[in-house]
This record gives sequence, structure tokens and C-alpha cells, in this order.
Amino acid sequence: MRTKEAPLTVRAPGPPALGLRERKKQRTRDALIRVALELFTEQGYERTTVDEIVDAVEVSQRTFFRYFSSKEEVAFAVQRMVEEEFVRSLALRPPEEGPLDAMRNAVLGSWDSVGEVIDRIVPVDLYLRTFLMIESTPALLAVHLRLSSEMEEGVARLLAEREGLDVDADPRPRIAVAAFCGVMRVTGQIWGKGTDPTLEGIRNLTERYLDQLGPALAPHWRGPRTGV
Amino acid sequence: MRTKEAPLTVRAPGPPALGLRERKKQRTRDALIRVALELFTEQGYERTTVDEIVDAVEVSQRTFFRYFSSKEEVAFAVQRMVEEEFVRSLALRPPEEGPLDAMRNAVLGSWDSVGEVIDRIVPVDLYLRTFLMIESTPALLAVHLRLSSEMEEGVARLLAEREGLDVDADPRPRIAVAAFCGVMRVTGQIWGKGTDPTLEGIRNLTERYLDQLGPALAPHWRGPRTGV
DNA sequence: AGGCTAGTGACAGTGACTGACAATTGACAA
DNA sequence: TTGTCAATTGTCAGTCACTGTCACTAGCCT
Repeated sequence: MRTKEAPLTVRAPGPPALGLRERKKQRTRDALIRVALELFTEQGYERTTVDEIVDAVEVSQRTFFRYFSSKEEVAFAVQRMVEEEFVRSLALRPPEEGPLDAMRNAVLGSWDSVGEVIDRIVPVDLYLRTFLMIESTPALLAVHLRLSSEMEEGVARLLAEREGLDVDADPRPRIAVAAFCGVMRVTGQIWGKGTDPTLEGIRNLTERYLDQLGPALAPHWRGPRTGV
Repeated sequence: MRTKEAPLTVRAPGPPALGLRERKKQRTRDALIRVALELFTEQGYERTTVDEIVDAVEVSQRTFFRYFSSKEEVAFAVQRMVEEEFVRSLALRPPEEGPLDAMRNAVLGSWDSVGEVIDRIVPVDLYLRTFLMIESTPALLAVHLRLSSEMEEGVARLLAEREGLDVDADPRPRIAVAAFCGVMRVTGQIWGKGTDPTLEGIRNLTERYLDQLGPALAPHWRGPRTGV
């Protein structure tokens, strides 16, 4: 459990100096996340009670539920940041890029940069282990899929706007996003079963699998394999 | 609430005459499903307690949990049958059909035949309302997505076998299924928001949307729309 | 008829979560 | 510095989903 250095006289530049109250909240929130993820990944999600978490952080259970609306939510705190990073990254793609290329580049780009974002809250490898835990815990997997599908809706709107289409009239944005995210999900699963538990590993797999979307939709699979 | 005709002397042919014990179980199970779905669709899932359900059916709570491992599970009892129908239907497609065509025809075909299957347990329109309720209840939507993804895994294996591929070596089966099912999911959502609450409505929408998978994955969307 | 056992009910207990109210503690003005 | 206000937190009691246990009832089979 790492301790946060508390600046005594000097203040780092950047975010507008938060008040003591705000900083305290931030600290409890981070502590709850870190402890929760540690316990979850060590003993399993179901076998970890909220009481254990709050005892370790020394706050009341009521406080936990003021920060997180459910035990599930705390498990997705970091994951949420990663997804936001992707959406941000997608919004920044140059408009000349076609929708699929934009998504592809956004994912690959965000895999390159999330490392630091994550590390501000928890060690990256704890995040990766959390990801594995989510995939292997039915209750969490379910929530994960729901959150993803919410994000998909947002991404579809973004793409539609980029291309000057109406999401509710033209099905292509939603369909493209659905297909694309389907591949992303498969990638995550395969990565989980594989043996390269690093950010880089997931990045490379992403690249390889996205390349297979076209071939996979060919009318027939027999015949020569392309790539991979 | 429909009553089941209890054959006194005559027995219908078909399934091998079940014992009294078996039939009783079947009846409580069906009653639990029907009552649960009725309450869920009327008052909402969260606002319905398990106690309300078991009181209406006159069994103990303990019995409910012997039939269904959770309150969620009962909400998916019918949905499960529909999915099984699809998988069965897919397994029956002629081997000459390409994987995408096979899935497409299997879905369309099963939408034509599930009507009767469903009706053996609950009125079809109760099923359709249940479907809407699932889509609009976060907790249930989550579970729904998880169950779908389990099914996707099964379908991918089926297709891989059909085509003589190894699912774990070749990513195309999983990717194709993921893309396909993504479209199906979008279709379900759109159907829910639309204004044609019939089995036929969902069938037609399915057909239209599947046709858009190709165009949606084109490098650019600008230019003429093909079809709907 | 009578023993066997699957299925059920009653009961007690756990864990996630919520509402209400009291206690504490930063923030900010006097 | 101090007193007031408002945001946070803790305590407590209660609901609801779900589980283990054990006694009991009722089909089933010889």
C-alpha cells in the first residue's frame, strides 16, 4: 500500500489547488478503490465483503455507499477512466479518417497512453489483474457488458455526427460500432486466456484482431488465411 | 391467468407420460414464470419482490430459489428457450451455406417458429413485453448481455466446426459471430424504441439491419445509401 | 401396506443496500 | 480567533435477495 506524499509548503502546479475537504475526499475514494481492487483480485469478488473493504480503509459502510452506488461500481472505477480515454481519443481523430479507421486508431492510440492515467490511481498491473477478474466473474462480466453497450451508444452518436448522419435514421453507425466493439470484446477475452499480461500484449492483439474483421465477414472462410 | 386443462382419462401423445410428481413440478415452475413476468412487466422488476411472486403462487420463498437460482433467472426463462431455438435452427442449416448466411437464415427462420414454443409457457405478448422490460432494466440488461455472450461462444464453436476450423487458432469464427450478434443486439434495441410490438416487426427489422452490415463496414459512409 | 426419497416449508442467518438523524469538521465571514 | 454554516461522516434500524439446515409431506415402488 503506497503512501501519498503530502506537500507541506510547496504545491504542484496544474489543477487549481483543491481545498482540504476536496483532497480528503479524493484520498478516501482512491483508498477505497485501491483496497477494493486488491482484495477483489486476491480473494475474489464474491468472497470479499464491503465490510472488509471499509474496515481496511477505516470508514463506515455508509461512507462507502456514498462514494459508490454499489459494490460493483468500485470494481469499474478504473475501467471507466480507460473507456473515457478511448472516447476522448476518438473525438480527436482527423475528420478525413473513415469511421472504422478512426475507431481503430483511437483504440490503438489510447492503449499507448492510458498507462499513465491508470497509474495515478492504481499500479497498472493491479488494473490488468482487475480486468481479468471482471472477465471471470459472471456478475461483473454482466455489468461490464452493459457499461460497454452504453459507451457504444455514445460512440455511435459521435461517429454519426462526424459523418453528418442521423443516428436514428441511418443504422450504419450503430452497426459499425457494434461490429467493431464485438471484435474488441473478443480480443479482451482472448487476451485474458492468453499468456501476455501486459498493456502491450493487449495492444498487439487488438491490432491483429481488427485486421481480421474484413476476412471474417467474407462469404466463405475456406481457402487461404490472410494474415495471422 | 390461463388455466391448464388437466386431462382426466385421455392423454395426449408425444412426450412420454410424466409421473404426477414431474407434472406438479412443471406446473409450479410455469406458474412462477408466468406470475413473475406479469408482475415484472406491470410494476417493474425492482419494485417486485420475490415474496410477492411466491405469495401469488402459494409456495415458499425457499421453493422459488430451488427452481431459479436468482430473481434474475426467472426473467430469462422464456428468453432462454428462444435462444435455444436459434441455436437448434442454426445447427440444421445446410453445410453449403456460408457462415454469415447460415446465421442469417437461422435467425429469420427461428423468428418464424418461436411463436408456438413461447406460447406453451406464456402468451407471446407477455414475452414481448418482458423483452422490453429487460432492455430497460439495467440489472437485467446486464445479465442479458452476459447470457448472449455465452451463447456467442457456443455459436462460434458451431460455425468453426461446420467450416472445419479450430476456434482457438482462427479468430474469424468468433469475430464474425461477435459482429453478427452486435447487429442483432442493435436490432433489438431499435425494435424496443420503435412502434411495432410484434414478432413480425422484430423479424422484419432483423432482415433489414443484417443487410446493412456490409455497407456499415465500408471505408466511407458518404455517398449514396444502399437500401433502407 | 409400508418403506424410500424427492420435494417442500419453516426458520435462522448473511450480506448488499437505504433512509433518517446525530455528530464531526472544513470553510468562511465577522 | 472565533462562531456560524454546510458538507461529510457515522450510527442505527430496516428491507430484500439469497443460503444452510432440518423436519415433514407426499408420490413412488416393491
